[in-house]
Amino acid sequence: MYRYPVTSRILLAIDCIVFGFDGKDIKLLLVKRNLEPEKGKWSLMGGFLREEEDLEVGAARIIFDLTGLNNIYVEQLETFGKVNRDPAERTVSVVFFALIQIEEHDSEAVKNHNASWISLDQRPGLIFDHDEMVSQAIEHLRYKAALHPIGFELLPELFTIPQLQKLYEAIYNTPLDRRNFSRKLLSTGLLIDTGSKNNNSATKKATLYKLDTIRYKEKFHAFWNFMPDSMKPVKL
Amino acid sequence: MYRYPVTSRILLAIDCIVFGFDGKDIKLLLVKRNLEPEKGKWSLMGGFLREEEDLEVGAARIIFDLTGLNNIYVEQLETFGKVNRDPAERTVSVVFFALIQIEEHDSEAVKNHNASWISLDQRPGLIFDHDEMVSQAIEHLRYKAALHPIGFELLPELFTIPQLQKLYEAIYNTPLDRRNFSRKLLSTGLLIDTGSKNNNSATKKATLYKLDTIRYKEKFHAFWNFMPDSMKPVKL
DNA sequence: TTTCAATTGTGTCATATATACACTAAAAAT
DNA sequence: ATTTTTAGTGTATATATGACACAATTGAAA
Repeated sequence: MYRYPVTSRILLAIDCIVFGFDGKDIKLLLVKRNLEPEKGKWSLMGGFLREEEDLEVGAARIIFDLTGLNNIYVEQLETFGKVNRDPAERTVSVVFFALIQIEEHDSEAVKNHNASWISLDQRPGLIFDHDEMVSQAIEHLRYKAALHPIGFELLPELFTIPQLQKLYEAIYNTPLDRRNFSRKLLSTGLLIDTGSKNNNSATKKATLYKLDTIRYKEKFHAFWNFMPDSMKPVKL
Repeated sequence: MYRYPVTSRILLAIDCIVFGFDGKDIKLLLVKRNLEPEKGKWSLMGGFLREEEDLEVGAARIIFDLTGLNNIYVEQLETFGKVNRDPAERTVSVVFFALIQIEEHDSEAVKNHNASWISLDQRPGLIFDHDEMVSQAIEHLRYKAALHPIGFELLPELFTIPQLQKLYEAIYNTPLDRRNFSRKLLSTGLLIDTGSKNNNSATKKATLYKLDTIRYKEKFHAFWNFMPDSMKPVKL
């Protein structure tokens, strides 16, 4: 069989950005690195791509290993390949972006990897170009959540509209008008009223909704607009 | 210096999708492959990443080599890495997406690479997973052009509103209302009236505009909405 | 058991934006 | 001069958005 006349050594890694939402803040899953170089420092969860696995399979492997979760929302973000991004060797890293329902994760697995959930505004400096990866992932989350219904991926199966609003307020770090938010959400037809009520509340109990998964898939590509205009970089 | 204990061989390639617009159709720059395997078949322009170059530098090198153009609109699209995508060897390819002003390109360079400008609807089947790459690039062009002012990258420096409209009609393969289109465009404040008129027309001459590059950069992230509602997968 | 504080749910009005559609103007060919 | 083609602008209607007010539910405190 033909082989390409390539002699350079460029390694191929995968790094994963895993977002969760605890009802108040967006959190990021970070690990204390357990190999050289930069051992002991904070970084994203990553690993080298195996010769027999597809990129998405590699990402799923890394995320499953860390969280015990399968079948979650994952997309490829971007590939980082600056020549000196890894001081040890030329390594190109394909970065994946994952959204999980935080209470579903396997906290034992997280602990075993020296990993922690850290609020975005409290995150430590990370190794290599991982800070840049995270910044870009946050920007992507904001961008995408304004256009597509991906917020649900961060919430439990049953959720209330006030919960959903807190999520969007956390993503955009800005207060939203309750009434307009609720109207917009309900008008999408993506929410199914389960009839039951939230018991966590100390005051009036909110209605629990679930996602209409069939419509969700149908409408995924439609443009939403949950980012308030004031957050848009420039008004037209 | 530390080296990673990686023994697998995974090659890293770059493939470039170059779009142009001839005033009527969106065109794609394709080459007849001159190396094994699949020699002689149509493919995207690509090459292996060099050990001493950044990803974007590699992409710029490949595009410059093919078109003689520098400083054009390039963005990373996605990385393709299915295990058997290249029958010769495990190769992961980072795909770049470029928009050029078609009349600026170096047609000698294109000819020397056995390359041609081909309309989207007449493109031949491509090698490996290049068809999938192109489909995704078209989708990306449609998506992005609906939200950001990237259309200008495909037009000459001076252009008319009817030209711009034909471009958007080509991108979305759908007719647009002249009057509403014009109003929307002018209301962005991105167009500067140069005062002169287009001489190519056999009837009334259209006003030539140029892009307000300062505002363009400022407003790039703002959301546009030139994709007609009817093209949106589902109305909300 | 009444009152209070906190939170949820819904309605309304003014304004902005989008869409559909009709007319006038310019230029070259006849 | 008339015709044909394309460019440029205006307007009425529907729809969406944003600002804002009030009523209802709940547990806890008086």
